[in-house]
Amino acid sequence: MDCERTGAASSTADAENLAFDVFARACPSRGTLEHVTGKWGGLILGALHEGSFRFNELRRRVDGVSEKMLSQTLHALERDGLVHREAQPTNPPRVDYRLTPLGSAVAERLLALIYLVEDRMPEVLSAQERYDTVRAESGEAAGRATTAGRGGR
Amino acid sequence: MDCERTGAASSTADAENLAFDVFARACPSRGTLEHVTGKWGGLILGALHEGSFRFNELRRRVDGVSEKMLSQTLHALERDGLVHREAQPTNPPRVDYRLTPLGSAVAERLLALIYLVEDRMPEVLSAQERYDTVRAESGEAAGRATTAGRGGR
DNA sequence: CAGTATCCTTGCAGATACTG
DNA sequence: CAGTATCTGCAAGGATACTG
Repeated sequence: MDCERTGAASSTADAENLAFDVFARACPSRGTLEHVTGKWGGLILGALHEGSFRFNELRRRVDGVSEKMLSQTLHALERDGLVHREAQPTNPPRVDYRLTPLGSAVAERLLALIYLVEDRMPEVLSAQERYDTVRAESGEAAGRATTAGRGGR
Repeated sequence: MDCERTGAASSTADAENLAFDVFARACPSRGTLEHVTGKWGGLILGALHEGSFRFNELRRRVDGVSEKMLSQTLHALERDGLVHREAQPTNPPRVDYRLTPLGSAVAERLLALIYLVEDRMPEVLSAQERYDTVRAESGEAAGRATTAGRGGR
């Protein structure tokens, strides 16, 4: 599939299919985006945005990440050219990870999104409360929040 | 203990301007962020950024989404206050979805990230090529790319 | 320290059927 | 049209053990 920037810049007119190529299923940018927005990608990019870290430092910083996932995500990010890995063949080994300029640019956009969401959390929280209240009184017999409870993955 | 920072923002010079609580495991903003960056959240936000749509219009626009996932994601986004749902009790029923101002702001940041990644895809692609080449010649005997092949989420 | 290999659980997400 | 309910597969990702 082509990944041209078809109607990316908000083409309100074209209706039928995808307007955003990233969203096309077989697009390479989709993969990179998932490394970035994935469960651990954002965390790691965020941690690395503050400096350079060694493997286990990173592990401690990113709460809850397993060795496997850290290693895996780091490799994906390195392959995408967002993270630079510098290994010193000493004993014991020392490996430092840091963002590339591209990784830094990506991290900044991602962080902008994150901060926006955080700043607006009060709004989100009250919206959730309203939603739950309405659901509770109208859907009494329907039992608990069905499939929509929380969409997280 | 809700949204404490995990340590991600605590040690470097500019630590205090970063509030990384999203990264803490039991944080509500983490959930909202996942609705947004999740597999379908971005798609739907992107589609809705162009206007108002009915359920099945959305289904056609967002390539590959099932009724279930569309419904589920829409509910999560509505609950978070990012999407507004307007149902008309007519027959047949007509329901329109559109972004709230907050949803619009979020969609814009998300799109900024997406466009950045797209713009820089050439860099990403060449980085991947380099990575794969190096891996291929040095890791010949060490076995295949193991877990790192593609991070995929 | 810096990973890799393997097993196994969890729950996301797809397909299908049904309702108002 | 606009959803909900349910059953199920499959892969992401956690735990654990092992290596250089």
